[in-house]
Amino acid sequence: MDLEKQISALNNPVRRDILEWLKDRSNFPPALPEHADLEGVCVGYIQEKTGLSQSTVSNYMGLLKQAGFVVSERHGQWTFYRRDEDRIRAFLAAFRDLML
Amino acid sequence: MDLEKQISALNNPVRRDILEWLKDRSNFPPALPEHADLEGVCVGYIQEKTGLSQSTVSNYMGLLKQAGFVVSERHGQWTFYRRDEDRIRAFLAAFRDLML
DNA sequence: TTCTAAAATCGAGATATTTCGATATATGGA
DNA sequence: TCCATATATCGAAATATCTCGATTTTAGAA
Repeated sequence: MDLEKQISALNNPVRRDILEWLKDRSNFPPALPEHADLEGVCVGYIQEKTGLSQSTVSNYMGLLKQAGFVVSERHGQWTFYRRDEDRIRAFLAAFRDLML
Repeated sequence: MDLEKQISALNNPVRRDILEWLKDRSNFPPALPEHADLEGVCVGYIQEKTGLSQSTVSNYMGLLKQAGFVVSERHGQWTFYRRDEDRIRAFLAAFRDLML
C-alpha cells in the first residue's frame, strides 16, 4: 500500500476518467468474439476513448497498475485491464483514516 | 468543490502531514497566553514542525485553504489555520463516489 | 512615526510530470 | 521464417511543481 504512488496516480484527470470508465464495460466498444469471455478492456479501446497517444495511455495504465487500482492480463497480443475493486476499497479506507 | 485542486493539494507528503497534525492542537507548542481562546495554529508553529522555509509553508497553507481543507483567521500579526471538518468530509464523500 | 515580528508574495533554479513520436518486444498467422 | 498488430519502452521537449531567499505587506508597540 503505497499511498504516495496511489495519490500521485489519481492526480491526473484522464487517469481518473479511465478508472471511472472501467467501472462499466459498456463504456467501451464490444469485445471481439474471441474475447467475449474475458474480463477487462484492451489498451487500444482505452486509448481511443482518451484521444491521447498509444504510448501515453500505456504509461498511464502502468501507473494505475503500480498503484494497485487495476490488474492486467495478457491474452495473445492484447493486454486487458480491469479494476481491482478490493484494493480500491482498501485504499479508500486508508485514505479516509488519513483525512478524518 | 474543485476535485482537481483538492487532489493536487493532497499530492504532497508535507501537506498531508500538516492536515494530520492539525487534527490535534497538542501536536504543536502551546498557544501564547493572549491566544489561549483562539482555535487554530499559527504559521510559525507549522513551519517549525515541517522544517521548511517560511515562504514554502505559507504557500502550502494557501493551497490547503484554496482546496477548502483549512480556514484561516487573522489575529494581529498572526494567521491561525485550522481544519474545516465539514468540507473535508464533503470532499471524502465526493472522492468515494468517484472511486467506487 | 518608526521599529520589529509574522505572514504573504515574488522571482528563480532544480526537479518532476506530461505527452509525444520513434523504436523495441511479443504474439499469432501466412 | 517473415509479416502484421498490440503493447511496452525510450528519449526528449513543454509544462508544472517544489522550494528557496529576498522583498513586501500587515499590525502592534515604543
